[in-house]
This record gives sequence, C-alpha cells and structure tokens, in this order.
Amino acid sequence: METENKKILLVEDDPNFGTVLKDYLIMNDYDVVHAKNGMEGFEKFKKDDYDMCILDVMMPYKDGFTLAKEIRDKNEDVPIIFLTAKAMKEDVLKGYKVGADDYLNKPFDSEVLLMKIQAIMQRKSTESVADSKQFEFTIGGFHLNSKLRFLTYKDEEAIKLSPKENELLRLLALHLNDLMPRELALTKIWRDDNYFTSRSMDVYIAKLRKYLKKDINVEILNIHGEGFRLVVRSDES
Amino acid sequence: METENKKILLVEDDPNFGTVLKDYLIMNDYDVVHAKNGMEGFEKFKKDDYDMCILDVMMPYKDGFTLAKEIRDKNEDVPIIFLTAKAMKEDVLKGYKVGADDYLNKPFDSEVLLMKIQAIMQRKSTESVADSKQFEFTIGGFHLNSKLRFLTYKDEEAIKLSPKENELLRLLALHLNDLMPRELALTKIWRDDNYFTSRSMDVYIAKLRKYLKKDINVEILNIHGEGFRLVVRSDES
DNA sequence: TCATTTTGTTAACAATTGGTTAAACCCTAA
DNA sequence: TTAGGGTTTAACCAATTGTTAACAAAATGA
Repeated sequence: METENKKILLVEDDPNFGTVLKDYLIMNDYDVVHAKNGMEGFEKFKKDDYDMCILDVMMPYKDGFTLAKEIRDKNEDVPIIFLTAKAMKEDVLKGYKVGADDYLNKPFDSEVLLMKIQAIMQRKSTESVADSKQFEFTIGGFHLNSKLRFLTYKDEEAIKLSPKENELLRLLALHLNDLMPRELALTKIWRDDNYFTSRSMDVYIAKLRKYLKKDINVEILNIHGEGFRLVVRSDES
Repeated sequence: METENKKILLVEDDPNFGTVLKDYLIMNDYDVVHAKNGMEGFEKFKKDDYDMCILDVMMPYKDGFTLAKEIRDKNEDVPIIFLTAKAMKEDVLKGYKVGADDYLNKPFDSEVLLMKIQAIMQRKSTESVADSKQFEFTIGGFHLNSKLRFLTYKDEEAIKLSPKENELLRLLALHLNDLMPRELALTKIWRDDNYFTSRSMDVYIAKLRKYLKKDINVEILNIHGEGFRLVVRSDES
C-alpha cells in the first residue's frame, strides 16, 4: 500500500514562500498539501489524514493559532509547527497552549525546519511501526527491487536500472493503476519542473515501456496533460 | 524504562561560553564534563566512557583537530562534533581526516546543536552494534576470518589480507547480497570521503575481485553511483 | 478542419563514475 | 639505514548516465 511518505499540511498565505517551501519538503520525501489560508487549511485537514501540520501564524481572516485550535478539536495528536514572523514570546506561549510541538521564526533555515520535522516525526512514532521505505514491488510478471535498482521478469536475468529509471518506475508503482502526476515526478526526481526536464521524463517513460514490453499485461498509459498511469491487467483473455 | 543520561565531553576554552553551553546541555538531560583545554580534555576522555565529544577547534596549545585524532586513537566510534569559527570552509575541515560526525559554526543556535546531538545519538544507537563483533564469515566457498585477516577457499592455503582488504571484505560480507554503500566504506574504513579515497577503494575492490575469482558463484557487483554488492549465487545449473 | 500543444522515440553528445595497471609514496621492522 | 609490505596516486580506458535535439505521432480545441 501507499503508506510511503509522511503527509504534511502546509498552510501559508504567501504564495511564493509557500510554493518554495512545499517543493523543498517534497524534495525531502514528504507529501505536501498546500493551503493558501486558514479556511482552506481547515477544509483540507478535515478531508484527509495528516502526519503533521505546518501553520503560518500571520494570515488574513483566520490566523494560525485559531486554525490550530480547530485542528486540535478534530485531532488531539497531530503535531503542529508554527511559522511566526517575529520572535514573540507571548505568541509562542499561546502556541504551546494549543499544543504546538515547535515554532520557527521567519526567516528560518530550511535545514532547521527539516530537522525539527524529523525530530517530531521520530518522537511521535517511537511506539508505532517502523516506517521503512517501500523498496520492493510486484508489477504483473515483474519484480522491482528499488533499493538494488533492478527489475526482473520471471526467471530472466535482472535488468539493471539507472537511478532515474528506478525512481520513476518506483513512483509509478507506488501509484499502481492510479494517476502519477507529471509534476510529482518532476519535483521529486528531477527537482525542477520545466520544459526540458519534462522532455527528459518522457525519454525515461519510453525506456521503461521498452523494459515492460515483456509482459503484455503491463503498460504505462498517458493521461494527456496530467501524467502517467502504470496499469496491470489480470490476464484472462 | 528510565534510561541513563548520555554522557558528553565538552572541551571549550572560553570559560563563559563553555559554562553556558554546559548548563544548557545539562538542562536538556545530558551529563556533561567540561574540560577547559585540549590537554585536560584528553585526560578526562581517558578516564571515562563518553557517548559524545563536543570539541572547540580554536584552542591554545592543543587544537580540537589534534585532540580529535588522539581521541580517535583510543576510540574509533565515539561521535565527535566540532565547534568551528564561521570563516572555516568545509574543504579546510575535510583536510583533517578525523571522522567527525558534524560541524557547527560559531555562533550557533543552541537548539540546532541539540538537534544535531539527538540525531547523532539516534543514528549511533540504531547502528547495529552486533556488527562490531562479527569476525567470521562464509562467502560461498570461502571463509573469511576477519580477526586474523585471512581468507581461505576450500582446502587451499589461506590468503593473507592486508588491513584495508580485510576491512573492506568484511564490510561487504556484513551486507551480503545487499548494497554496501560507497560512502559507508569510505567513512568507516578511510574515514574520509573524497576523490582519492574513492579511487583507492576501487583499487581494493579490484584486488578482492581477484581473490574471489576462485569461486564462480561469488561476485562483487557495482551499483553505479551507490556502492557495491557482494553476491553469492546458489550453484544450481 | 487545421493549428497548436503534448507526447513518443531515437540518437548524439557530454559528464560522471568505475576498472585496471603500474608507479610513487609511505611506514616500520630488521 | 634499507627492504618490503601496504597504501595512495596517476594514467588511461570503458561503462554508465542524463540531457538535448530532432522529428514523428497523437491529442486537443477553436
């Protein structure tokens, strides 16, 4: 199943900063949903389960603390990190009363944020199951070992995959039979989303299709303008 | 379960800063011994077991790097964090092949130090301690005695291994059939990760491959950009 | 329909990484 | 001090990987 990455709800009204931060977190293997204001943030929180919330405090209409209280009402445990514009002790305290796990003064070092996230995730999941990354997949008649970067078909000799081939196929496998958005692969694997990286990705899709030809029931479909879909048909014909 | 506090050796010549830092660490549940100079630091290190050393680099008489080397002579594993002046660049630091676990530029955020300490402690505790005691391995038709540094194939005469050959093969054997990352060997055996140590490692891989040729089912495979994999095939044909 | 955008595929190229051999450079024990 | 094992560096070549160009095909929308 796709219990792969930790899911973070990022609520930040500054679109530039929010996007940069989102991409940075995605690059570091988190699934990020970005809400542009408190209202939207709460809606998105209700609609899904998150492993962590990162809330900007200074937001129009509904500030981060108010949002945090609403979130706490729904979920007592989800870790909350506040992003504050200045070092304000009162506000910080107010934040902790809501049950915040940490706070960060803007501007902050993104590495520090990452470390805080990791530390909190660790703390929260000390008793829960080890969150080991998923490295092995069965794709029709194929077996993908993503750690050792090879793909085997039945008893044939393993096909060695390049890092990009491997990551792309893994991402497709994580979304098996479902849409794997172009943008996701580009931000996670290429760490950049532009014309050339997109074309490069297409090249890799072609390479993967060549490998996957051996099993007639396995196919990578394109969803025009959206992304790709790795499908496995059950072979009754 | 109440676990004992981790013990930290802090070597810092500035009495004010040292005291503040010591108190801060104590407040965060570490046992701290504060030495005021390199000499004293080494004396205290010899007298007790520490879970971590935090060394100021800029110290009179004996600088942090020199002290670190002495400490490494006594103990290969204890984590070391250097406190350096802001001006120092990474290449300068890497010149000192000591095997530091982290660096911090003064002045630093004490919270960052705390997080780094926690991260390193965590890493060290999850590193399989059992590994450090395993010295005998069966690798296909070979037997490796890593303590006596020799490799035997069936009944043939033992091949004597040099220290580096031995450590490298042992590390590969510990990860039998699995990835042994380049970086791991370089940090554990060479204690430095740069172009030349990497090339040196390749030379040793070539030497080991030559030894292992006797058994056609044993092979060292490369995973481009990642590391090596010692594989043993079961010989059925 | 036609024009435009998006995708599919191949090939050329540059850049990086690995394999091997041999020589140079250490140490340290005799 | 030198001889010799152990290790690093150099040199050269091979393999791997990723990007881009070029052109073809498919999808889309006015």
